[in-house]
Amino acid sequence: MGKNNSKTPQAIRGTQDIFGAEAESFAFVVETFERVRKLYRFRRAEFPVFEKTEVFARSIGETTDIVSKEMYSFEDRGGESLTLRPEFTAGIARAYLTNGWQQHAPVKLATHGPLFRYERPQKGRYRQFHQIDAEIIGAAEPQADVELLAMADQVIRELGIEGVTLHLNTLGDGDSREAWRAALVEHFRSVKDELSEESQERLEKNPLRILDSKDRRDQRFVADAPKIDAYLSDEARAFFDAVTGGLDAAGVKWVRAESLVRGLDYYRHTAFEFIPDEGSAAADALGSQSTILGGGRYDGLIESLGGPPTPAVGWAAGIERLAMLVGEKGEGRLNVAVVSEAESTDLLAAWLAPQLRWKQLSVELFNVGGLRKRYDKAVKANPQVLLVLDDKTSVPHQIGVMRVRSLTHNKSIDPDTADLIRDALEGKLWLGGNRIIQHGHEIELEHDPLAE
RNA sequence: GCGAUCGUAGCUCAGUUGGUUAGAGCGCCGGUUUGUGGUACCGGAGGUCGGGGGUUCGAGACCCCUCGAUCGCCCCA
Repeated sequence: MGKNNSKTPQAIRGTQDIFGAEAESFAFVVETFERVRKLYRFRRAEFPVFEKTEVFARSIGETTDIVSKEMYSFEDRGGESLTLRPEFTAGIARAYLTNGWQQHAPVKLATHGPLFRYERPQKGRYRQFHQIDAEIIGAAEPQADVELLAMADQVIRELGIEGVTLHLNTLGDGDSREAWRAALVEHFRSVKDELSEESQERLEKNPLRILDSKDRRDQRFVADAPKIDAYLSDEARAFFDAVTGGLDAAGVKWVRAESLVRGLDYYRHTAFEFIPDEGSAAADALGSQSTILGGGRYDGLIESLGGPPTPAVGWAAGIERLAMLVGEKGEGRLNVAVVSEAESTDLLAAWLAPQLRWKQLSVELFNVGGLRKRYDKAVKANPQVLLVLDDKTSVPHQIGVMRVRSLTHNKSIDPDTADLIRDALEGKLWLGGNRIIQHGHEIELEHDPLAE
């Protein structure tokens, strides 16, 4: 709110502070990606979040929106123009060249982290956002595309996301793409005056984009626009057939999307997006954003950075968008709540908690405030087991009593948890007597572990 | 860059056609039921109603400007 305006700086527009349930969903996406990429033997890599501006300007394309108006660029103290990465691929290509990773080619890389684009924020779109990313560099074969897409498909399915479909297209090789582009320009130029204002501009800058315009005025002319298929070379056709055949064999469902083009200049051959199905719950959750994962083949990119001709293919997916589709991920139930009733049992509690945590039980300590508040908070934390420490003992060498409470409805304690608690304490805190970890039991604490 | 909607307590919100000292729930702090089941009861702290200007006898409500948020266009993940 505004109260602290004069004192507290505000967060940068389009950045997010992620906490609680949302943070759990975010982590679930990353963890799932990490697990799956290992199954496909993609190697983990880390890259700088900023690069020389030319890394992006030269590879992504000067006329793209990203380069022309969305980059966070600045001069460092040496006067060099640097840019916060707006995407992963260009920086990875640079790293491939400057580190001599040709020696590893073909190399399968996986990474994730923040990206930055100066855009107007809205649902599913931020100025600092996060992606998971997978690339195969140095592989010209369609089998690489297939494996990469199979991995994308598995990530999405293991996330439990439904109602999302792989939309697949080919842009052909460089010559095919140029011939098709020229034909499109000619087609749309003939009806230029009837196109939307935006598409009239696109005609000069980015004619392929007219194909997926949402404007009805444009859509009339999209239907009979030239198709890429008519311009594909035999090689490009064969390549695409090999990709689709491989996807079928791998059990990856896909649909042909003839008008799917990707925004960046460097794409060749395979281009794809995973898009929620019309009317699905996923589509609702994403608002007006549609693509959750996108990518393609970029055989020309590495050359544009001064490297040798190097085939490559990759994809990236928005973690925030995926997280919106995975549903609530709880923080996991608390295993044990420890309530220390007396000042004299606080140290006992401080000793007990880590013993249990070393047994991989989650433990939360309740040792401040009034007794009633301690119990209120402990119960509200919804632990499986409530352990109460108090010093009400009349036996001289006893240091206290631990009472066991189950907070499950049937007052039973999960036997594995009970075993872990007993193992943690065995021989350390008490000997003889009642050692049963069950609801309602009181256990006499006879030895002071702190004194040993 | 353009458009629409919205800013009241830490959070979610209420606040009649403008009318005394601005409200609730949750959360927080303290107390009681003589200490134990997602409680109950009592009390307390916390707001210059985003900010600035204007209209009015009187503005949280109306007007202008500004800042911010949300959603959409463009574009993208």
